[in-house]
Parts: sequence; C-alpha cells; structure tokens
Amino acid sequence: MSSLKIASWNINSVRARIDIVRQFLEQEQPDILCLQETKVRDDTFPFTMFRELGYDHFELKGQPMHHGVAIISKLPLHDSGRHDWQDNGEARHVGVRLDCGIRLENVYIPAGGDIPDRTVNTKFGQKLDFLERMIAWSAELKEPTLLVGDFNIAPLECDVWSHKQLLDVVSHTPIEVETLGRLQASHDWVDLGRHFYPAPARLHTWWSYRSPDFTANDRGRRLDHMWASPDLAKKATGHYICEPCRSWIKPSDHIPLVTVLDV
Amino acid sequence: MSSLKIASWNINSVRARIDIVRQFLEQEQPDILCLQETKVRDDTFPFTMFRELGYDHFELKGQPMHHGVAIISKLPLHDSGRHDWQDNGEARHVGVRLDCGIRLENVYIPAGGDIPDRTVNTKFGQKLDFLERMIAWSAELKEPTLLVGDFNIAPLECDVWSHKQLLDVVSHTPIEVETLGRLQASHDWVDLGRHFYPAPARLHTWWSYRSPDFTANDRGRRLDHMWASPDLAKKATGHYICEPCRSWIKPSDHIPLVTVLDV
DNA sequence: GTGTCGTAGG
DNA sequence: CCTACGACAC
Repeated sequence: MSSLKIASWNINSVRARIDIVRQFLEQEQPDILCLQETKVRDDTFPFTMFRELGYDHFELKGQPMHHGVAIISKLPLHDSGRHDWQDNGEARHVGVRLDCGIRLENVYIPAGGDIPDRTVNTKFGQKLDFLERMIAWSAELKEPTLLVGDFNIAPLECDVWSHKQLLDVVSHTPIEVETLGRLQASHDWVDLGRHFYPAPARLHTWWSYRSPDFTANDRGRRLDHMWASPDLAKKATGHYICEPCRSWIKPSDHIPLVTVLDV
Repeated sequence: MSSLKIASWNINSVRARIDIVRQFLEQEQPDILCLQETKVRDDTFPFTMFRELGYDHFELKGQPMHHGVAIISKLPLHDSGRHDWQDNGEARHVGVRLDCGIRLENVYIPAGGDIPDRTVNTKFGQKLDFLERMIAWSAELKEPTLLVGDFNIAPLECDVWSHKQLLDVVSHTPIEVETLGRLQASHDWVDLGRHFYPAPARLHTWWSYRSPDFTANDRGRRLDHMWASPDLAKKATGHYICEPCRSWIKPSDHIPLVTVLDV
C-alpha cells in the first residue's frame, strides 16, 4: 500500500505556462500530472523542464493549434490509448494504465461555443455528441479508472456563481447537465470533488480572463472534474483544488485539481 | 553651468521592452531618453513607468504598427516639431528645444530593405531619398543641435565586423556612406562616437537577433549615432555606449548611446 | 529572432 | 482577457 498523487489542470498552453507548471510541480509534487489544452504539437512538447523534475514518462496527444492533452508521470505508463470519438482529428483524450492496475483517462470535452442551441451552433451539438460517445465508452469500462479533465460543464447549482444567470449559458444549461448526468450514471462514477466537499460547498475551478478582478466578484464555475470508479473511490484519501494558482503571474484561467489514492 | 545626460536607444517596441527600459533608466539616470522603433500609437504609449521614474515630459510621434519615435524627459520640452520629410505618414522624426537653448532631434532613418539597388528595391531608394531630404533640412539648421537616432548606416570600415563582407550589404554600401557623409557635411556635424572613440576603435551598437550567440562572433555594426553641432560638440564632456544591455533578458537588437553635455 | 497585426478560439 | 498562428518587417 502506497500513496499516489494525481493532478489535473487545463493549462491553456503548456509552453506559455511552463514557469507556473514548474512552480506547481515543485510545490505539490504529484506523481502524475494530466494536462488539457496543451496547445502544442507532440514534436515541440517542452519535455526538458519535466525531466529536470523527475518526470520521465509521457503520453501525449497534441495537434498543431488547439486542444491537446498530456499525461506526465514519474511512474511508468502502459497500454496508452487515444480516443478520437468523433473522428475529427481533435486531440481531446489520452489514457494509460499504471503499474498499480488502475487506468487514468484524461479528457478535454469541447467547450461548445456561445449559443446553447444545436440547430444554430454546431459546436454545441458537437459537445453533446462528444458526451454521448463518452457515455457509450464509459458504460463498457471494466478496470478501476480515474477519469479526469476539463469537462466544460458545471453540473450543480452551487458549481456556478449564479445558477439563475447561467441557466442559458453554455456549461450550465439543463441539456448539458442532463447529458453529463447520464455519463456519470453510465459507470456509477464518483465525483470526487463533491465526495470530499458536498454541495453546496463552493468549489470553482475556472474564472474567466475577461474580468481582471476575478477575485472581487468571484464569478467562477466548476468546469474541471476528477471522477473515480466506485471501488477506486474508496481508495481516495484526499482531494483538493489549488485556487492560489489562479493568482500567480500569467495564470491559466483554470486551476489544478489533486487526488491522493492509497494503492 | 550644469550637466545634462541624454540617451538614445532603438528599443524595438517600447511596450515589449518596458522592463529593460526601466532597468536602463534606473541604472543610467539620463535626463532625457530618445527612443526609436517604439511601435506604439501615441494613445497607447506606456506613460506610467516613465512617470514613476520622474519623467513627466513627452514628445511622441507614433503610428499603428511600425517605426515610431519618442522623447521622454525629466526637463521641460518646447517647440516640438515632427518632420514627415517624405510625406508618407511614417513616424520617423520628433524634435524639441530644451530650456538650455539646444535643440534635440530624434530620427529613425529607414532600414532600406535587403537589396542595395534602388531600381529593384524601392525601400533602398526611399532610404537614400530620406537622407537627401535630411540634408536639405540639416543645411538650414541655425540652433546648436544634438541629432540622435538609428541612422541605419555604419559609415566607417571599423563600424562593421567585416568591411569586405558588408560592402554590398544594406547599411554599409558606398552610396549610403557617401550620402551620410554629405548629411554630416551639411551642418559640419561632429560624430560624438568617433570624437570620443577615434577609429579604428570598436563601437558597435547593433547585433542581429538571428545569431543567438552574438557575443561569440561579434558580428555587430555601428548603426546608431549621436551628432552635435560644432559649437555644441565642445560642450560634450562624455559619451559612451551601453553594451551590456544587449545581454539583458528580452533585449533590443540595438544598445543605448549616452552623451553628457555641460550646458 | 523578435516584434507588430488580424483572425480564430476559449 | 489570453493564446496560437500566419504574414510582414527589420
């Protein structure tokens, strides 16, 4: 029995953010870091800093301009898989198996555009379709799995700064919440955030860049999540968010999430 | 009789370079700073840092994308003028009069493109024409004047890392050197650089960004100059270049020049 | 190499 | 607000 610390962070460009990624790793010392929105091709991924800190194992799924996910680890990674559920070339998923037997699945669910109507905004339809394809995949999972990433959905009323004002804002619409609910049900996923901090605790993971005084009005949302298979959830001994990272210099608009497992 | 310290620097974007401009001002504490290639519109000029350091007087001539010159001063500035000698809207000159009676003229002479042939490269023709118009202007100057800026010409053999290899490279061609010579003759300008460091002393003010190890082979050129009216030159008590600035983080490709006058 | 800008995406 | 990219200039 040993302790395993896993972090997840939408980094909004791993190259532009390399200094705060280092700062986070030095401070939290996770065994594994899952990144979303790396915005880098695999052949220009900034390996050096990670290797300097003892992270020698990488599973990358990048693309030229947008999206991009990565798993960066001090521990060996096996049986990596990259789902392109919508067969559109977008780099939104990478998964691995760890020596301890658990699978780690890192996903960046589409943001979904501005207008929450699939008839006028194809991106919103793509987001819902992406979730449907994840549901089919998730229902078949057999191994104990940690599913982490930027889900771009804040499901509960207390997951946004104003439930009423965000009911028609992409990320908190009823159709998204309902679809995410079916994804959760498809594997009986345990939402570790709410497992450790039951509603209505405040647990925001994202604040828009567009209000520079984001701490003043605190208009955040919980868009990032870590979900565990039911049996695996019992092994989670700790879970927390790293809110101070949002105030670091040149921050990401998202903050890191951390889960500690006894494995 | 008091001492007046004037600096000139092609800064290659005053906004991108704001930290090293502050570092330079704190270190050298000039009374007046002349900048070229500010690359900023006058309405978005970064006044704040300069005011924090006691520079309350500004004469700006900016434009949206390229070029742009500025005079930033602890001392009052009067009778400002902006010549657009070629009437093409390019922000390449600003001049002022100081309380001590001398005029300060800050100019950014066109680079002139890659090919030193005015029949195939209109930019080279524009550079020579710009010099001709400066000659006509300079010949009529009556006040004691300090003419500073990025002249984009290295006139002497010792002003470039290899006279032979640069004879056909824009900035050191015979026609440019001859034309700059006539500009100098038109007012009997004293080249303060060579006044204080006679040829063949090394006195480079620019090193290309394209060789990252610029200190290794030292392929520099003396493109930046400070010229004084004959009588004013007698009042120059010091002159130097600030070569370490080329090694600062996020440097300009040019270094600052400094002249001290007893006025 | 290192800026500017416009466009696209968040 | 913040990023990436591509075109252009130096």
